[in-house]
Amino acid sequence: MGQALSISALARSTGVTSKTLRHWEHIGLLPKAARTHAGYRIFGAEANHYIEFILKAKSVGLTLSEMKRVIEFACQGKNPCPEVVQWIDEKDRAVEQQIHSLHALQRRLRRFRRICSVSSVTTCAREEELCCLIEDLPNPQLAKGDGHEKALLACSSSSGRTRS
Amino acid sequence: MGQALSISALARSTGVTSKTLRHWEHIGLLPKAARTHAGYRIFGAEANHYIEFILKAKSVGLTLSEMKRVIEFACQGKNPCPEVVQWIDEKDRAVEQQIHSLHALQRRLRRFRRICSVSSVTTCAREEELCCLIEDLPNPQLAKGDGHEKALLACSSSSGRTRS
DNA sequence: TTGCACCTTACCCTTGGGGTAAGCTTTACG
DNA sequence: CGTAAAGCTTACCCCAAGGGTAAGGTGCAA
Repeated sequence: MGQALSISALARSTGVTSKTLRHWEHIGLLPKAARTHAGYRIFGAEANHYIEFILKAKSVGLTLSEMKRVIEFACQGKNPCPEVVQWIDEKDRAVEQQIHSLHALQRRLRRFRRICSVSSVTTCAREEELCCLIEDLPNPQLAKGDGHEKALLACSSSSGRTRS
Repeated sequence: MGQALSISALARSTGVTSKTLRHWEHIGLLPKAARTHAGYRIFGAEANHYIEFILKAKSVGLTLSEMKRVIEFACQGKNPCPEVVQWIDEKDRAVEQQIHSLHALQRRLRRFRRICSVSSVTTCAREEELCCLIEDLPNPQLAKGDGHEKALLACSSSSGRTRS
């Protein structure tokens, strides 16, 4: 079967870039590949096992250092499963949380969009929305200096416009 | 009112760290603060407007460089809203997509957890799951060398165990 | 005067690689 | 055989949004 692959051959066969393979090797996630006399990497069949593992681990959200830990555990003959299960549970909770905040973000986005999209430059300076930041249209030369003048009016909260 | 705040006073009053304020100034998101003769930053009341804007923008997922762009637009007297609305729409789609992949991730996590949590070190090497990676429990001295030997058996897909 | 809290800049660190440069090797073609 | 293209190597800087720490200056109170 596919023994003795070059890095780009392995990359092609796994869908991972050569750069990424080097990176994984570099951080110790892949074992150091053998080299030709010229220094080219040679990968054996076992590299595929690692890569399949890494891709699978990635698909459940493990970080590279977590994967490394799993591998080290395995190399020491310890069972990585309990720790992994714990991570998985944590990740599950984190994902739950993330989904919640993404929904909240979505609500904010849509509310904001509703308000912002019907606004012109001036009416945009309505109440309490992000878009509401243009107060004085600054003189163009301000853009040449620091660029920052009182162009922003954070018409946040419900303070209304300062100059109506 | 609160004029002439020191950096930590502003930090306290806004809930943003001093470090972050310096960072924002550094990247041009905040205007350059005035300085005392000793070089200490002095923030005026307008800094609050910027910070409120930034926090609001952050809450709808704008990146710092997008915020900077909005500010530059505003400083040039242009209406940032159309571009912002476009970003918002893109972000909305991205968030939708993220929620989908998080749900998918959650399904994978839970499926994996179900399988992994009932596995011992050996039975863990069942079929087609991430956890299934221990083949030979390697000799302890392997951990001292490269650390990588054939400890991993990516019993992925449905290849079954090589040594049953 | 001394101590402590506060301020400054500058540098390295995080994740997971991407991009590019400079230089060597191997292979293919005329 | 010579040369050019393609492939390989290491090494460096880059992304976001700051966190952590060092080394040193400043301001105020006991």
